[in-house]
Amino acid sequence: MPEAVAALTERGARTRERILLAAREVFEEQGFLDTRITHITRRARVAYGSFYTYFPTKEAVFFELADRLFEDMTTHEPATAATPAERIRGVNRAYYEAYRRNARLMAIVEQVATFNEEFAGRRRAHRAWHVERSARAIRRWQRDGAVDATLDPRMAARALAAMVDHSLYLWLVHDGGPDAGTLLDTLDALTARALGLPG
Amino acid sequence: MPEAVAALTERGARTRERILLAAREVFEEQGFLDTRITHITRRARVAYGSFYTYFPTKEAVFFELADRLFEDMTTHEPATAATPAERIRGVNRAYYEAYRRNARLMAIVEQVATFNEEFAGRRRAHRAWHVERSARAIRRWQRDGAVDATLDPRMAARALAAMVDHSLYLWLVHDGGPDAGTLLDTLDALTARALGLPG
Amino acid sequence: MPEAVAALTERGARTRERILLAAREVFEEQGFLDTRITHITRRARVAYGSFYTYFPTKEAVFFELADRLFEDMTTHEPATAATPAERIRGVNRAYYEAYRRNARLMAIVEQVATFNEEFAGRRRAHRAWHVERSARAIRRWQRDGAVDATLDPRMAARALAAMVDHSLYLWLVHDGGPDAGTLLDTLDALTARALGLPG
Amino acid sequence: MPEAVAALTERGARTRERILLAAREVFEEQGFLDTRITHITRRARVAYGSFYTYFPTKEAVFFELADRLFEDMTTHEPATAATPAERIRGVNRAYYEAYRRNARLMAIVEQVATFNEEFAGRRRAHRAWHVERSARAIRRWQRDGAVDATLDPRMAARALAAMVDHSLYLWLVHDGGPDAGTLLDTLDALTARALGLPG
DNA sequence: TATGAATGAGCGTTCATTCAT
DNA sequence: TATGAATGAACGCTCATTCAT
Repeated sequence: MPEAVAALTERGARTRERILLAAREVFEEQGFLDTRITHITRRARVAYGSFYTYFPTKEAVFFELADRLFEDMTTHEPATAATPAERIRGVNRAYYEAYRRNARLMAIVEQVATFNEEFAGRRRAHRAWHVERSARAIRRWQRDGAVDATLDPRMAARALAAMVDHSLYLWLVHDGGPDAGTLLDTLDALTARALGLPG
Repeated sequence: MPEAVAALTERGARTRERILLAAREVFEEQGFLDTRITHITRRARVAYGSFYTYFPTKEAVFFELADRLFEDMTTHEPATAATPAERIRGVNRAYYEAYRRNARLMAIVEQVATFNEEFAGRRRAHRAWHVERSARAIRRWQRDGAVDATLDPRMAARALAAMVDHSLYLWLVHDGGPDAGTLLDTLDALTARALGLPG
Repeated sequence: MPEAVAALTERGARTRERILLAAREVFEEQGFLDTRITHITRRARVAYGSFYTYFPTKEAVFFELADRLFEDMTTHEPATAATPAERIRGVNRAYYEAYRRNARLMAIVEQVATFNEEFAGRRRAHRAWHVERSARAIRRWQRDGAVDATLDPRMAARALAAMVDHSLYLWLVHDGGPDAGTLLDTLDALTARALGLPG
Repeated sequence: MPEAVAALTERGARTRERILLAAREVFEEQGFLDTRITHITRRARVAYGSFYTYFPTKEAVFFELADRLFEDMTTHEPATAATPAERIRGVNRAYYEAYRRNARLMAIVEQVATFNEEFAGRRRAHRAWHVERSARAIRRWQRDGAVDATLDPRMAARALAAMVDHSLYLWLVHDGGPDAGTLLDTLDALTARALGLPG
């Protein structure tokens, strides 16, 4: 979120991009806390001072990377589906793919969110957007009679999103194995049954 | 100049406890990263150096607090229940109570787990213990015919534990409201239905 | 934040040199142990952190100063001499001059060698080089019949080097007087006679 | 050099001795600088505070150990000898034996003398006493016509003492081998010849 | 724009010494 | 005497940020 993006020359834009790329790599390898500005500039093959030509702080680069990440996590929508169960399956698979692509950076996102209040806010907003979308789907399905009307749609969306999100986090960032197939099948099944959808 | 002594005098044990208590308070208020040893010693009303009489590092106090915390999160078992659904409800409520008691410190636990590999390992082990216990229950219910036999018990336990755990984390640490009643009811309902238990 | 860089700009090289110079002065005045990094940076009129731009530790500056010192103690060779006795006299005077120039730092060299094993090793190597050179001369003189062949040349070189070295150390660092003439004459005479050379 | 030795009870004297013994061991193993009061008290199996019951500072124990050491290095006199050469040989052997017994502590003596001005003074006085005794012997031998009268007796004594002392230091503390025979023979021979004594 | 040297506040840790019991 | 807990000044090192060129 640079204040003066417009003013960048072609060359400047390239340097900026090199720094962003390098920062992502280093953050993923070392974590935010252990990353030094030197690590980033060395990786980007630019001078130490050049970092501050484009970003005011270490947080700033990270925020921009996270913005791009959230964008990427949101835009890859699955094709439309015939039934709610298929819809759920499609969304879960798409989310899994996006998470897998970005797992290393997602780990850093969790890290930074635990000590940077501002960033925690952004993360919350991003999550709320997801939850809200799910809640709308559940409400729709309740109106259609496909889902039990006694469920609180917002709360159910929260809980199911937490299940999927945290399961993927633990699997892809911490102690998952090579095969996520069973995990994904289980998530699909649990979600569908929890909502009372026909398998 | 004893280093993390085993044998303590009565007086020494008291001072050590004061430091632990103070550390917990400060960690909860400032987070692990922003906590300075001075903050802890000032709060405990002991000299700066006294911290190091009892703990070799800031990590060490935290680890001990976390051990006590895990202990507390594990030992408060609910009364026995008649049906699986009642059992789930009981476990969830007990876990919620324990989480609520310790929410502030749990937030720090998440923080430290994101950058301290050793601690992440301990946390993983603690989580695995919980999951394993749930998996055993699910297997039992499957043998009894109460739960669909096609579900992978270990994976289902993982996912449902992730749901409950992360929901409580988000609610109690981040953006929950004063009333957790609906959340708990939703968690109970979703868990029971996901497993195919009669409401 | 470069760590002990090889490539330096002109300006960087100047600053580095200022720090080295200041370090030598402070070491000579206070000794290695009582020297604080602040003392050095204050003397050099640079910021505290600038010390660490060029040297990783206090030991590192000292090692570099010692390397230069050993270089200086080694390279000032006396003019060639006609007789062994004249040769001895020439070497002794040259060594005395070099020692006098560097007496304050030599004192610190002794200090550091008593507690830093790595440095003691370097010092030993430097001494061995000197002893070996003397041993070669003694062997040559033995072949020429000028020196008694029953003497162990290596051991004699060791002992005589110890005599000269330690005498100068005690004289120039500890309790010598203003006039070293008698000392030098005595060292020349004792060395020559000990080897059985004609006065 | 305790101020209140007289007031020690039998039990107190024993504790004090235990501390002195332990201190010597630890100093020898770790050096003065790396020795901590705890190391000493642990080794002596006394309470931390007991150290300060008997010695005001770390330096104080060391000074007392050094006093005893100097005493031991001085009092073991060789049997009377017939000729100056035999006398020299006898003194050198006795000094070698004493040095060998105390080599580890002598190393620490050198260490402390490099940074403690007060102790350097004591060491100087001890050395002066030795040198003076040698100078007297040389003067006597000069009067007897056994040694060349042109030699400055004080200066020669200084130089020859430096030779023996430093040779033994380097041999026993730094890089000597198991067999000191050749070294001692060389020292005897060099000393005798340097003074012009008949072998 | 690009460079890399300069800055200095900040913090963890050590350990000799004191003191209450 | 003996004990061991309590004290806190001291110092090395880090590293984000600034600045001169």
